[in-house]
Amino acid sequence: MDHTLVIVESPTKAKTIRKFLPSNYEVLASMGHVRDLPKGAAEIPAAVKKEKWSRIGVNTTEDFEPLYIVPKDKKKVVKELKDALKGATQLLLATDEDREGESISWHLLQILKPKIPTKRMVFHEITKKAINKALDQTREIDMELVQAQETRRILDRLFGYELSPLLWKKVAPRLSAGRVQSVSVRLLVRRERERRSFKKASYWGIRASLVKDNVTFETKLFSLNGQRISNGADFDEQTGKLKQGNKSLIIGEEKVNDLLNTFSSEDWLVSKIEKKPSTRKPVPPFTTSTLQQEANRKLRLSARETMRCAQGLYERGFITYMRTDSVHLSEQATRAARECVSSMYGKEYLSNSPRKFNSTARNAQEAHEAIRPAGEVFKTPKETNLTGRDLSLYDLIWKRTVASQMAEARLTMINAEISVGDGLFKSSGKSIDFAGFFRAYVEGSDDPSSSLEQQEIILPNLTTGTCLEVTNKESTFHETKPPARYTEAALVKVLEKEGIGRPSTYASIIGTIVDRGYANLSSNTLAPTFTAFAVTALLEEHFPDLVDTTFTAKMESSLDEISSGNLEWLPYLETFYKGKNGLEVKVQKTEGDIDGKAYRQVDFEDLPCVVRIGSNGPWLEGTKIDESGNEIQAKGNLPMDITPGDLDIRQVDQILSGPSDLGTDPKTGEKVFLRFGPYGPYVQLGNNDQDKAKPRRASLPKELRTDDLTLDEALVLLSLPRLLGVHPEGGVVEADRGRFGPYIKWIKNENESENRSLKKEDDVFTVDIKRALEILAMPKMGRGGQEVLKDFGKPKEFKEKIQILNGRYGVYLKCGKTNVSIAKDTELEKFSLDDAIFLLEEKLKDKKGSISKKTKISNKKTTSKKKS
DNA sequence: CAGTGAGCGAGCTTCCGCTTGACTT
Repeated sequence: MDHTLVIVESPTKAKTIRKFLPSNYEVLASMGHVRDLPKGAAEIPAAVKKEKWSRIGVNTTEDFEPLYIVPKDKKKVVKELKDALKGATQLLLATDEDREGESISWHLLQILKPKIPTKRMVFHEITKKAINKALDQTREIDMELVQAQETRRILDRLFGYELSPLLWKKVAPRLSAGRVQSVSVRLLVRRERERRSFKKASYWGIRASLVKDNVTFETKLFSLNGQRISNGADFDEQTGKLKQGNKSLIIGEEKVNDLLNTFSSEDWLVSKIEKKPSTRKPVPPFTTSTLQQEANRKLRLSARETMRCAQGLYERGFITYMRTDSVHLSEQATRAARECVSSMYGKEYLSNSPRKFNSTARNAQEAHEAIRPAGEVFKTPKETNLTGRDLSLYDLIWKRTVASQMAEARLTMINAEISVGDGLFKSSGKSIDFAGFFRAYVEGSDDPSSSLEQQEIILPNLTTGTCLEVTNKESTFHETKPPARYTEAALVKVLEKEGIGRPSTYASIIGTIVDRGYANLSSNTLAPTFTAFAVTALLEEHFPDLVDTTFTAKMESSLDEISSGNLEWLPYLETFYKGKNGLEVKVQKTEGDIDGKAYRQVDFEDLPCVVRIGSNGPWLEGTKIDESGNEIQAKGNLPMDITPGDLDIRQVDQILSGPSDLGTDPKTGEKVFLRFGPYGPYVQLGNNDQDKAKPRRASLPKELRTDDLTLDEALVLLSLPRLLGVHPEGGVVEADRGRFGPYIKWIKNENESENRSLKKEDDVFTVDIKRALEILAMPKMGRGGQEVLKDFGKPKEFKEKIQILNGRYGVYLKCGKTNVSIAKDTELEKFSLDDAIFLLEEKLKDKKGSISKKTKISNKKTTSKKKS
């Protein structure tokens, strides 16, 4: 009997299309991609681990051959698909018809290796008609589209896995770089630089309230003797002065008061009235990006919260797919939306003909519809029985979809000019003649019905020459504001406009840059960190093309050419990676060139200090004048909530002006100071005094920061060394912290003492004499002092004995200078001499291999040998 | 600009995009 297996991406899609297929069709989900490049060391197969390129997962010496593996969390899915295939007579691959979807189908083909007839099937609407049509029009996999995806994947891998290690070396470990994240971070950094260099400008204006026919309206001074009065837009943000060539007039406080006086004795005459009809069109239905932006603005949801909520609505059948870049509505959806309009608002609120929208974003792939209420008849928000956040989000989606099929709003814009002596005032009014789609939805506004009134600015009926009564007039003071930091919504908007990132990734991009310590999210605002400044400076200087906002757009157009057969993928990647200006060469050059310290440093032209990126957060380093009037170096941690744009001279002075006084020790009555020495920050009890003994000092452990250090913390540090008790063999035992961390000291007598480092599980402040004696009883760590788990002795063919030792990094095998780590779960009892010899020989081979590779590099231009 | 007790196998971190649950808190 015939049995067809259909594979789609998501379980929800599987469930939906199941309804439209014959009963002998089985639909399963792949859960997205089923194969990928190995993510890290744990996923690299042992067979290729020794290859130099294995870390990257792409064989850069053999035509960029990718190394694909099935990730752990996909093994189960793959097995289920394989099992289902066994009973099938036909396979249909029905993933999305975009680059990634085509690739998923191809990977499925590679893994499943079906021996039965296999076809590719695509549809854009889940209706009986569309699916039947798709069943009739199956095709083969589009290999050029798959090539384009693979090229994208490889390029992203090379970009990320070549640049990240460079940052580990030059800036800090565990940092990352990538095509999408690095540009995103750069956007934040550029905005923050603008905020730093922003110069405030201030100016004055005049506002008056006028009355006619009992209607009060506002007016503002526009010009004086024909010269326009300056407003915020006239000023240059970098200088705080008028932009070059700007002819507007800045008026100061004195002048404003003069004018107010003069105007008091003048007539306020209407000199010009202008009425202009105007219309507003509704915005298109939601894409992922616009949904995230509006939910952020109106519902205060983060991108991630929005997506989690939308996913829930999708799974329960309330809305269509939530990861899309399309603004398209299907015919039925358009009909359903129009039905809602007629029944809820009346036919006159319908647009004349069904409205169609085109995507404006770069790089749109449009495998789906816009995000809209699901079904052929839209449930009104009330009918859904949803509550809370779910209801709000559905309501938003419903309104936006319905509004998109509504009539234009018709407005009348009124401009009035009022002459007062030498001055000219302007007022503008706006009346809504027909609300149209405003009834349902206004972008950026919470409540469209109340905002209808807010949007109107009523002016009385004015005619030229009318004299107006002034009820109030006052001067107004204004200051220009620095450009605002990005909100999540604002960042997503730019990314989408530039074609950077995809609907499925917008939310996680923000997650990545926050996780890596490039930005902090506070009060809905993304503030870049000092690390972001340091990394961006490095990338801008050495890889300007890669962090250019147009890089992705250029890549996309190349990928389009690859998928249409007009460009070959291999030369494209070769140029990107191996070309004269290619990534590989530039990374190597940069590695050699840069003084790493220079990139762990952020300079500020306007501040007498540098910020250094330390292992424990950013540090401020500068100079100050000490008690004797000499200029000396000074340092300090930056408070956690300081962002580069906000750092000012006042804070710098405060951080650098030490010694900070932490308070008084209640026991001795002496003051406790925080100071900075050549080895870092430390605390000191009491003043330096020639006559007295040296004051007690203790350096700050890494975990403590100087900016929020408390007196109690300092006193605890100063309480060391702690006397633990007497040793049974004589002398006393103390616990202390030193150069190499916490340790115990057995002072046997005046000249003799023995020390041991404390173990990780011990705490220097709580360890007792019993434990100390235990540690002292252990053999001293050191040459040959490692714990021997097994000793194989010295076999004939070896010069040294072979041992299994237990060391800092776990269990390992040792023979002379050769060491090999042994896997954690190895049963040592069963571990034989042969096993040991095998591992040691493997390791030795490796060493030789790496030596010969090194020689190869130094003999420039030898052709690289094919691997055997 | 403070003052001090060693000795010594590494190996890993990271990208972007497609998808859900399975985990823990």
